[in-house]
Amino acid sequence: MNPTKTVENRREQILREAARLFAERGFHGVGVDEIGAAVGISGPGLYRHFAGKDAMLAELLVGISGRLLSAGRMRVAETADPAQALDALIRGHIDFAIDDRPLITLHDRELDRLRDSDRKLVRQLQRQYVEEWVGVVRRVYPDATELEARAAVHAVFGLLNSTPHLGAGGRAPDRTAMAALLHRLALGALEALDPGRPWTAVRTDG
Amino acid sequence: MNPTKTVENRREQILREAARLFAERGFHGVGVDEIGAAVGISGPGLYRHFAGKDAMLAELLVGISGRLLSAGRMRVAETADPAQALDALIRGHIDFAIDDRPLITLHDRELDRLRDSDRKLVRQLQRQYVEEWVGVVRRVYPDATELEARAAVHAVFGLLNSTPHLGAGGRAPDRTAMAALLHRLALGALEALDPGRPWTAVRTDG
DNA sequence: CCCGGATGTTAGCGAGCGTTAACGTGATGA
DNA sequence: TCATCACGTTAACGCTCGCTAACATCCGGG
Repeated sequence: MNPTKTVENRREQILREAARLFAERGFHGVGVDEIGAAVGISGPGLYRHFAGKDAMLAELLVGISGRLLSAGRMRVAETADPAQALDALIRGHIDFAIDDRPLITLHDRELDRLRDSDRKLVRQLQRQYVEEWVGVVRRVYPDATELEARAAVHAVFGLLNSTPHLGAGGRAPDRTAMAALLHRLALGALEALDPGRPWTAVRTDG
Repeated sequence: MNPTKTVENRREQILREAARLFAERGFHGVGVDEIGAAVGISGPGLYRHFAGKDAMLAELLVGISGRLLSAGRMRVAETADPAQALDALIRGHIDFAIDDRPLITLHDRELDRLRDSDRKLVRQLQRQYVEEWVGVVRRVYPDATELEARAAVHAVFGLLNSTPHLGAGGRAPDRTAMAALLHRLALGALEALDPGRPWTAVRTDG
């Protein structure tokens, strides 16, 4: 009935395969012929759906950045106190990290391949997302400085985004176990921002 | 006196600039002319020092992997108990992450661009390094399973390797403060592997 | 019946890239 | 003095890649 329906499906299919390939071999390492082959059409056929290879990457990065931000904001708005908000942010980010692995990889790896305008947009979305986290973190740990909170947030992103590094073979825990573990690790890391917290490991001077 | 001296310096200079450029724009995103220009000679002049562009990347990745592993082993061997060993591993990794930022970036980003033999070698070095960590972590936290420990180690790598994401402007703490913060964050994350540890954040059901 | 749009195809262009070839040059040492 | 070697240059080759042009096929609606 809706003629655009099949088009949209095709576009989404192309984007999914392109994301996977870009994450595996890098933006410059993948040719349009490969992307086409991955969806059963051949190279130039892609240009019926996208203006070019750059446009695919741009749509992917703008999409993931926007979804991360809006999902984060929504989850925070539904919580009652900062600790719950932090919990919700972590949970939401883990969902993205596990379910959209290729996009998470691209998100902090291929940003520089974008046109100036797209890059500015993505960076703005990313910055707002970081600010969302920093605000919550500083409310939970008021003794942390702005710089510390920001660095800690980036560090936790690195922690949560580490899933792609465990080749999904039997060497990784299943989804729920992995999500729970990452959640505990992230909370544990951020607790280091609490100065009143007792030392549990040796301090070999420093 | 030593005629190879200037050659070695040239090689090292080339490798340093190549690492920086590869980290900034990706292996495929950098041309040999750019690498040459960065050291004051022009494109093909590089072939007096390296067999090709691939050889530069291979030498960079094998080098960093080997140095990470040998430094880690040495530091562990110098400690008396597992907790100190873990402390030493974290400290050593932080030194690499902060001082060799471009190499750390390349290390987990451009591995697939290597020839099979080089890639196998780098992967083997990486695996041995991970095993070093996993062994120490499991001695400090005996209740963690093998899978948990391995995932946690990769997560901590992601955490420690997050430094490149804070564009070295005034938005990041200075070196010593950053090193201390990363150290605390990593220890805090790993403490989550201790099941007897009290909950400190809300648990909004699961 | 056939027009037109959506969606493909193949052929080929033009640019950029890694690499090689051929050549220059200055320091070194017999 | 001059052969040699280290180190660099420019020109050019061949290949790949993104993209366009031109043409084919299917299909719904007047």
